Amino acid sequence: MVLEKRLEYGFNGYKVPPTPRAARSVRRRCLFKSKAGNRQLRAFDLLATVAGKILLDTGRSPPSVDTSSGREQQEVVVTSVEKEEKNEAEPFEEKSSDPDCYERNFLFTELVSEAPNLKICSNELACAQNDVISRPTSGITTSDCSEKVGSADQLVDDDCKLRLGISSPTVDFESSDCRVSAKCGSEDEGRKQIDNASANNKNLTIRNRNGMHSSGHPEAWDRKPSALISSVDSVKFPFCSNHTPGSLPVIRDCKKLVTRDDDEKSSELNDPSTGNKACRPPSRVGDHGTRKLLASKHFKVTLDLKDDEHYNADTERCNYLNRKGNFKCERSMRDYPFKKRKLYDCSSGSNSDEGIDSDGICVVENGTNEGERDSSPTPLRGEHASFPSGNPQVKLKIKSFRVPELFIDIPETATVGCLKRTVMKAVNGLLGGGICVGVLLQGKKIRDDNKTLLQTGISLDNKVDTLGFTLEPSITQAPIQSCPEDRSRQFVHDSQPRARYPPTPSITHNAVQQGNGDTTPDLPGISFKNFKESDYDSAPSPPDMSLQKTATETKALVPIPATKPDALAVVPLRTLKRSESAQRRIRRPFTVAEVEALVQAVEKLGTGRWRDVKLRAFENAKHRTYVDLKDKWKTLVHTARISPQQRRGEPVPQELLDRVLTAHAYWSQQQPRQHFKSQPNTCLLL
DNA sequence: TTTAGGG
DNA sequence: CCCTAAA
Repeated sequence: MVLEKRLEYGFNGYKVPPTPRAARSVRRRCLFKSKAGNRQLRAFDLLATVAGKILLDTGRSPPSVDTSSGREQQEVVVTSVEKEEKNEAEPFEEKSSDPDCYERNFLFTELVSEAPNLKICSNELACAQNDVISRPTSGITTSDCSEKVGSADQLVDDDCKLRLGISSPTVDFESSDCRVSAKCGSEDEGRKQIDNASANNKNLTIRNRNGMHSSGHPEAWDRKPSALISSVDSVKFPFCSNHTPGSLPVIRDCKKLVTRDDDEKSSELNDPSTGNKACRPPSRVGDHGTRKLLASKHFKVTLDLKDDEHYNADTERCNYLNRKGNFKCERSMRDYPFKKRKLYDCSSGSNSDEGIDSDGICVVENGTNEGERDSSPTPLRGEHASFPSGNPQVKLKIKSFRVPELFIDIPETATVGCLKRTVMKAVNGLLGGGICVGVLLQGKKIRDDNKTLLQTGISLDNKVDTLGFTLEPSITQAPIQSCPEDRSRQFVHDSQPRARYPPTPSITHNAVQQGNGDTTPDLPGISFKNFKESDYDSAPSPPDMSLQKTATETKALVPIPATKPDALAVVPLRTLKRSESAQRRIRRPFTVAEVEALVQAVEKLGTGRWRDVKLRAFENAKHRTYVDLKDKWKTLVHTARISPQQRRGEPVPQELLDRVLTAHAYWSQQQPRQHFKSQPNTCLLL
């Protein structure tokens, strides 16, 4: 049985008043505040907020509310976990030997508008090697960010988006009745396993039963409990792995958590090969033979990605099997191709009713995390005006975020405790630890960790839909919270690296343009390749638009209803999907100059070679795809044919339109013969 | 991935 | 601009 689930990490769960823990946390915060500066405090708050809810939902189940009190929940969970850990031969120690296995990359999309913050942003970010800062492209149509790596200066100039990446450690643990380990094998191995990984679990089971790999461990056949986790996607976290607490980026306005919009050049961030190497280590694949899966329930926990996009070729999946159980880790480095790049609206006007499901990161200014939640449902509004220019302090509050996918295969006979641990492990792998997982079924907390999934009914198909998980602060989190510094370092350790996130001063768009490789130096050609990409890649920010736009987007980005944490927890999958729908790219009317460049390129290259046209004239205008150019040509032809009165938008010089018609006519006629005379330099016109 | 077209 | 069938 494969269950697809979505986990929504709600970070509202840090309810303060009732629980002793919360009280302690507040005290710790005050203590910390007295010791550290406000900057550090922000980090503290950020970490402290990591205590929300995580729920599974299929989209059909209505929001289930945990009926038990917060205090009860926490205590129960904590104690149960403690108990479990005592019983475990090997507690859940993370062996971050393989930091890459779970990848986390959270993104902030951000519009920073006020000068006082800029400096701080840049300074802070300069320390964060993992950061990728992109240009002020529209918050919605994030275009290629990857090329601009770690250039703080750019941020100063036109900061807009921050990308903070972090990687989490490998999960590798075992317990008495459930053993899990996650590693990534070599690329080859990973690829080899793709079939299995992508196939349904049934196949996997069958394969295992056939014992293809089990010769070495026949006894494994009798192992009952087996846990299998598969697939952990890349997630984007708003943390950077090696920044100091004080270096938390100052985020203004509302942040939208966006998926990585990787594109052609994102290798700095997410180079598959690099990643593979990073997780290549001691591969156990094959070493331990295969276990058979006995009556396993396969929980595919989808901590989703907001995109429906499927894994692409860069997906890496690894299967791991170890002695006591079956564990499979599929890791996927997800790339979001330029064309498919999609951002997710937290709750735009059109779907503001879905605000809950959105990934929201809000900025809370001049207020404590604890107190602010209820009072500021939409902290974003009016922030511009109210922001004290002299005080750069900004507090972050993460309302919620989504995490890619977790596939959990677990036997029916596994206990709830095992399920918790499995999920917890995976989640902690993503979040860096310190989180306990509770299990909710139909809104009710399952407290008995010793029951099996079968006994609790979790394994029943109809029940599993109401299965949920809560994320709760782990007691082990305490030292972390009181010691942000250490925590920060831990992040550095857990997450990885510099190898993968080299402080590449590399490509910035200010880089000198390379020779265009175009061997046919034509007329004083108009080529947009010689324009700084920023000119075109950035959001069209006409003076009259920018502010308004910012406001609009800001509004669209966040407003997460001030819902009670419990209610917030469950998010219908359907809603998620809808809100995940692609964001339409922002409209960027062609300028006359662009039109001219296009016309000239087409005159030379002809229609039907849009890629070449793109390369020739718009190489550095990332936002103009060859499809765009083709479309533009199409409209140009149309425009040229209609009467001037019917034309709209910025008027295109008639001269250009004439050339359009001429070129179009020429190349239309030329097409048939093109085969024969594909003379390179045919500037047949003119 | 590109091209070609419809929406 | 988006989406996609085809190549």
